[in-house]
Amino acid sequence: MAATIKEVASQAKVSIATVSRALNNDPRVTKETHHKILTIAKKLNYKPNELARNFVRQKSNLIGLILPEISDEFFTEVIKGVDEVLYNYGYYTLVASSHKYKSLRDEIIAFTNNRLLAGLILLAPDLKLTVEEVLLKSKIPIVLINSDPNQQKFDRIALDNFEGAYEMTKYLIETKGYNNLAFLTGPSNNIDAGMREKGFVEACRKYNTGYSIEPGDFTKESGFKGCKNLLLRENRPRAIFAGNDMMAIGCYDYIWKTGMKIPEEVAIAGFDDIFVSQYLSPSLTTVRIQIEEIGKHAADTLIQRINNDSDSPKVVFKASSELVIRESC
Amino acid sequence: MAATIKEVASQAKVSIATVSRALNNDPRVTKETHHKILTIAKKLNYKPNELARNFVRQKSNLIGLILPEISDEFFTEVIKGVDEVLYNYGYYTLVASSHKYKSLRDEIIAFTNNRLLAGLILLAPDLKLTVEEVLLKSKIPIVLINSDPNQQKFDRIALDNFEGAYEMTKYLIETKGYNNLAFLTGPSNNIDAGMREKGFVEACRKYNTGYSIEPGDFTKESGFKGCKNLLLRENRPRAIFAGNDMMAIGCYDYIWKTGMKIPEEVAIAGFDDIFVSQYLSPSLTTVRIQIEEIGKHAADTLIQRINNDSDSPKVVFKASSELVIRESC
DNA sequence: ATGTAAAATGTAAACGTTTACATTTAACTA
DNA sequence: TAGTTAAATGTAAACGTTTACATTTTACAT
Repeated sequence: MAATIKEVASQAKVSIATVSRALNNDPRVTKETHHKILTIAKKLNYKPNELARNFVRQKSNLIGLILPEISDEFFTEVIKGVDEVLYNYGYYTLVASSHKYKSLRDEIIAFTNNRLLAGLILLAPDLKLTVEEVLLKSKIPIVLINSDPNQQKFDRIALDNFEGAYEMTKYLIETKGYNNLAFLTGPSNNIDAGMREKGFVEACRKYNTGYSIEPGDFTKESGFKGCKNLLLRENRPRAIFAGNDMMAIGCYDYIWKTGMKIPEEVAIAGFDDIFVSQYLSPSLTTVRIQIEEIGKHAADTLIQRINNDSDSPKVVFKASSELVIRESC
Repeated sequence: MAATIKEVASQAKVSIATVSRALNNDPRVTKETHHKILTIAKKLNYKPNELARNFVRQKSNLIGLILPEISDEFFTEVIKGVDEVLYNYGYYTLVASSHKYKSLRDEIIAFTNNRLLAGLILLAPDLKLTVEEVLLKSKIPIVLINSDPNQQKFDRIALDNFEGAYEMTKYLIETKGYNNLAFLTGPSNNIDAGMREKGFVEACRKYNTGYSIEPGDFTKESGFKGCKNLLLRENRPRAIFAGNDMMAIGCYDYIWKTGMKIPEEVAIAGFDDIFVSQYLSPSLTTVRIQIEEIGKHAADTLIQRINNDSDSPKVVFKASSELVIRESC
């Protein structure tokens, strides 16, 4: 079967220890020996058995990346950013969407205890206490993306949801002169959603503007329904700020159906700047976040933790947000 | 540190062999022993060391998934499908985009030789011979997505590019009555692109319709440029069939700029049915493929190969395509 | 040449499981 | 009750590396 270190050693007429050293670039082996070993290894098409390596080193070169679901554009960007950085550090990325048949809690328990992974990146917009308790017991470093802003116990990479929502709301009120605003929220336990709502509310208060809140769950359908509810009220809002672009699209769908005009009759704003947003008619005014940066930062932070296991203070990184002004407001 | 099988054994007053058997549900251990061991394992929060397991079994529970790039909507769906199936079989998905600093060939060599993976799914729309040669030497099962249709040496899961393009072209000619068509191709070595072009050409010939081919590379920008070239000709096409939706969007961009009308002056068709397509104005007529199915099939096929190592004939699965008729034609 | 220190290489244990084979225990049979 | 067989458990080797420690070789000073 596959060549092992033994065969390389025997052909090179050295011990396996020397082969091991040569392959790991230990400065103690002479140039000639090193060269001879590499030549023979190549000839035999020998590649170290990573399974054995990871095992004996008691440390794997695998990083887990748990995502709530992996269909979303957002998550794709995260995967890409994470993978790119990790790969350059010699680690592989193991992705897992939260699987139907297993709770997130169980999945985390498995991942943090089975020694398969050197670290874990967890994208958890709705981190629950039962999960947190499990994370605290973890034997491997963990970096959180997007969890509770009050969370001090873990390294955390976050979107600047509050700031983004605040700025957008300010824009709607101050620059565009809308009063009577409405906000479509995300799922009630989703922390991104909560922070966005907070930013919205705070700006409305600051600028003394009337507002209302309509529940949603980040899906297109809930955007449709929420928009309908809002526009059927007697005191209908002049502008609807959807908690994410997908719900904004749901708003478009409903508004198109009624024949109303965006932004003349209702203005719509979103959050995320997904690809489709620039191609809607009218194009959607929204908040953009550098998502790939988040993935990269998460990976970088995790590698730091893995390498210097130090209990240095937990890191918090906030990806800044940026208003993307288009035609829908 | 973490509990090992030894501690469980000593607390349960049995040998580690019995513990191992109990954990693997070997029918030879009595109910009582089994129960006792599981109880103690739970108490100690013992989880088998997967690295040791994989090592001693000489077989990992990791499947590699190599993607040309992972930002695309297409690839996301593939990942999702693959992950879902693999997880239910007890395998984890290790994703790797083709990394800047390493050639695909080297990456495959590493993955197929380092014993880290039990199998490999390779999405390679432009498989080269140098890569094929490496794959043939692989020590682990490999399933290809989307490679050369003449490829008989590997299990292969493919899109029905030819059929989809043929049907779309037929629709443009027969149903819509367009003559003078143009096709925007994908990258020259991309097999999907090649098959789509073939389907287009064959339908044009079959129905005796004039056509031209304009080069492209699947990017929005190349769609813009290709569209411009086509529309600036004296004999400009009545309909442009873009090799993928992204290039169709590029066409829209150019046409919008010129103020021409879709579909009254030029009709546009795409391929892929990415999310944005339904929201373009006018909405894009395109070809839809069940991408998630492809991922699932690839995973299923790979697991079959891993479990019954048989040299049964290579499998070819073709995901069927479906015309999505909207407003752009 | 001889001694000494440094450099290079070798030896063997260890990592935590699984599993072939050996042994003990339990369950019948006559 | 002893003998036989099947069931349950135990013993120890193996998997392919890395690495602490031991040994050999080399280089250099005397």
